[in-house]
Amino acid sequence: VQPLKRDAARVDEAPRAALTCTKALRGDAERNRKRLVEAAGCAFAELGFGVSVEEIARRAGLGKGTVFRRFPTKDDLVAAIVCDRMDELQRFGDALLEEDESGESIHQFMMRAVAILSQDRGLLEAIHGLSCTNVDVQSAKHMVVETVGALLAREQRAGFIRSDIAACDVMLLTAAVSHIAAPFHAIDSDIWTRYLDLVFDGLRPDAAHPCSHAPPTEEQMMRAATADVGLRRLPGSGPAPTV
Amino acid sequence: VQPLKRDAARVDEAPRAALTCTKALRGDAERNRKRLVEAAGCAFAELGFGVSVEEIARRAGLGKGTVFRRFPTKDDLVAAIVCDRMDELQRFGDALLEEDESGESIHQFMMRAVAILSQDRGLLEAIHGLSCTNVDVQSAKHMVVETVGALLAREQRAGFIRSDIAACDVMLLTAAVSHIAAPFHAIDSDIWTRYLDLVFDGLRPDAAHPCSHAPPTEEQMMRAATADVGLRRLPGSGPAPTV
DNA sequence: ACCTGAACACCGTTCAAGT
DNA sequence: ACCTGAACACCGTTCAAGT
Repeated sequence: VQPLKRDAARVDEAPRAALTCTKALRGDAERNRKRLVEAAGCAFAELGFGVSVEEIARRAGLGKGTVFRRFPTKDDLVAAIVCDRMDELQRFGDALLEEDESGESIHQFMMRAVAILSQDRGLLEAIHGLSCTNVDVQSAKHMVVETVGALLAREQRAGFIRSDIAACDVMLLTAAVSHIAAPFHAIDSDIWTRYLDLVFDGLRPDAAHPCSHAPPTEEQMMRAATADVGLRRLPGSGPAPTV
Repeated sequence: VQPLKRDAARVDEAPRAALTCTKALRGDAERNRKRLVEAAGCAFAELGFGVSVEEIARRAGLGKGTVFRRFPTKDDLVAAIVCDRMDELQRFGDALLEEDESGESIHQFMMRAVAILSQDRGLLEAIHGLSCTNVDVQSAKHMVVETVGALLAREQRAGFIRSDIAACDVMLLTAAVSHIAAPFHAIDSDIWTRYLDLVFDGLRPDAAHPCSHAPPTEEQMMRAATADVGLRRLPGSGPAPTV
């Protein structure tokens, strides 16, 4: 629905989703779309997923009908923002993969990710929430996981991280630390460092005790991400479930 | 608003909130209230905070007006459920404090807490959400923290847990692990053991690296718990914020 | 006292009427 | 093509009318 917004270098190599309409927009429409995404990004970060579409439209100087013309559903709008931030993270990870050889790169990655997530309510809500059903978010997330996997493998070979950790563990723990830190955003915005430190101590080989459970498979991750749809029912999609 | 429902032994020792109306209800009203709380507990656990009040009322066999007569706001209803579960946890902690001397009691406590939280969507949402503004929830949470503090001190003295950990750290990390596990509820309901294992490895003295940040103070915890009110606006409380 | 359902405000979504 | 605001369904909350 929204046009691709990735760095030119990778566009043809991995066209995000076949469904995505890539048709160029008319001049004014394109400008409106930019304003909209900008306004939505700020509004979600400030106020969380709960901001009304009308408020976003007002900030962007548009009628709310226009919002729904560009993004058929509020969740699609959220997804567009989430994809942007996710791409940003992935580029950061790629850069670490090329530049940093210090054995600190997973730590660096987690720090960056938590710093972003814990200050952006909407993003965090969205990542644990149902907008993950969105195809674009899924694939953006998948690419991040791959990058993390590469960073991880390198550090495990060097003995900096315990060997029974998978890339998805890193993702899940990163989100978890962000969740701890988020409510402290305006109170003590650095507090995430404490919990990242603690969690990270558990990722080093020094004190590793064997885990009693394997990491989730890729399919389980997928199912978990799309699992909890169904409570926030789409109005107009039939009568309320009688349960 | 809702009558106290604690074990008789503690009622006078710590009356939960001065505001709470303790007047006895008429027979039928009391029975309806029980049904209501029962139905709400199940509905929240199954479907999360998003279930409509009307659905809850239907399950309880009541009109929705009655729900609001007993609990002036939906959040108050949530709070009542949360308090119940919180009390349950606290009693478990107290029991550990008396019986268990194995040096495993913090682990046991976290296991129980995560097992409960990760299977109860509503509870987890509520704990990280704004219903924590509720006075009763605050004080119930406070009592749990105290119990955890006692367990923790004992294990730190014995050298089972690193000494730079505070009771609120345990609480926050417990919620974080639950957050990881929650979406896997129907897929692999035991997966929380893995993340608790990993987090717990970071809590042992063996591999402890000093933390770069102190734990939050009690006042910060309080402010964080009540911080993010304001986005889910109460309808009827004036026009939308123009921001 | 307590119960109820109709009535109200709010918000996501649709759509007919405009450019 | 694109934009808009009125219209619709849904849900939390209130309240007048009933027992």
